Amino acid sequence: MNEILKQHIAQITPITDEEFAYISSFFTYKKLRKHQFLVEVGNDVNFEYFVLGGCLKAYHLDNNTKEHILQFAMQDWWITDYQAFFNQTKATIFIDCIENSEVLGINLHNKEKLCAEMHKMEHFFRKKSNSGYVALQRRILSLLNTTTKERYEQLLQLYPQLFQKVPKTLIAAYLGVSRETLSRLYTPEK
Amino acid sequence: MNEILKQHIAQITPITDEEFAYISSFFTYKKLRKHQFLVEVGNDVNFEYFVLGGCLKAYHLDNNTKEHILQFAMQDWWITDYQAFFNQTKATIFIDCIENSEVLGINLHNKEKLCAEMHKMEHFFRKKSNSGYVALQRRILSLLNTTTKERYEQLLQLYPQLFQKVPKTLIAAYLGVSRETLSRLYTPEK
DNA sequence: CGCGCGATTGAGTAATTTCAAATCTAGTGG
DNA sequence: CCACTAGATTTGAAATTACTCAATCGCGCG
Repeated sequence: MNEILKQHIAQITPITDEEFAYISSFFTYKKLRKHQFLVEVGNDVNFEYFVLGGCLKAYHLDNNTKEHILQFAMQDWWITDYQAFFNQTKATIFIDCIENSEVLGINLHNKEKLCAEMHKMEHFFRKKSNSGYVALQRRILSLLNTTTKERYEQLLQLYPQLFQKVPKTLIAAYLGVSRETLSRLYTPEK
Repeated sequence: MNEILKQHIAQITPITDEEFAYISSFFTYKKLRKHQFLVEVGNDVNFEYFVLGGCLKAYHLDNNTKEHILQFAMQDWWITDYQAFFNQTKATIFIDCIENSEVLGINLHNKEKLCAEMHKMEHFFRKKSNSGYVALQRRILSLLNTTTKERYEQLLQLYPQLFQKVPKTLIAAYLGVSRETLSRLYTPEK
């Protein structure tokens, strides 16, 4: 059932079926259609989501026109407006579905309760947060010191599945260039 | 003595003097002179550091010439090559002192031991990691959707102390532009 | 068959980089 | 107190790169 989440947690810390049943009770299942929103600017952000399947994007809109992608999320990824979720403030980004998707949501109160009651879940979330931190540092460095072309190739190598699901326009919005510039990259030479 | 660290932890979770004495025993004090290295590319990264005073920078070198700054660190900040520290791999960045500095180091084994033995320390480090994650997300968005000038002003507003300690060249290397371009920004002609 | 979305191409414009040189500033020793 | 020096900042000008705007192309789907 929620075997995906169980395996995901088990990669970091072993848990029994009883423990997982309990953990599981803190999550709410949601099924979403393509283009459906999970988070919208200005709203409360009550949940952090674990992705069971599909594909989503978290992005910021410049003057309601230009889209900049903060993150994608596929199976086994976590996603929300973290700033708003942790601080219980209004969302500053949108999150919507690139494909039909299924997620498990946990609200902040339940997450804290789970962490307080089960040391191993606090451990689990610390580890996840640490990995996420490292990944974001790598992305920042790549924004600073690599060309768009290198970043494109690294992304392709790291998440080949993403390129099946996501149009190039969105890849460009993630890499930080216009779609036209990205398009010109892989037919470079004269 | 290590009152700075104690206050820092206490902002997230209350601790007794006895507890802090124990926590404290896991850390090693280091005093460093300006320009001294804490982490060097290719070396092992045995410690994560809490900054008691001074100022440091973590940066990557392009072809041994161009410097890109991943983070600064002042009092109350944590710094290391996290990718190398968590995964126990070789450093890919340098960290050195912009000023004479004092830090407290903790190695990975001790950090894990502390987290395993004291749930509240696991909680503390999870919270810190979460805040760090949010801060990095904000920085990524600002790299994607704001101009250099806006980023400069945001940084100035957020960490005015930094501008007392750090030459503009390094600010430019943090913001992701050349020092010349940064210099031209605050005399924005006509 | 035609619509619509995504991708590509072209041309002109704007912004940033690079390299070089000039200026400015703070600290040092005489 | 002054001259000197190293580091930091600024300025200029050319070259590069990316952007914008517009038009076109390609393809899957109803």
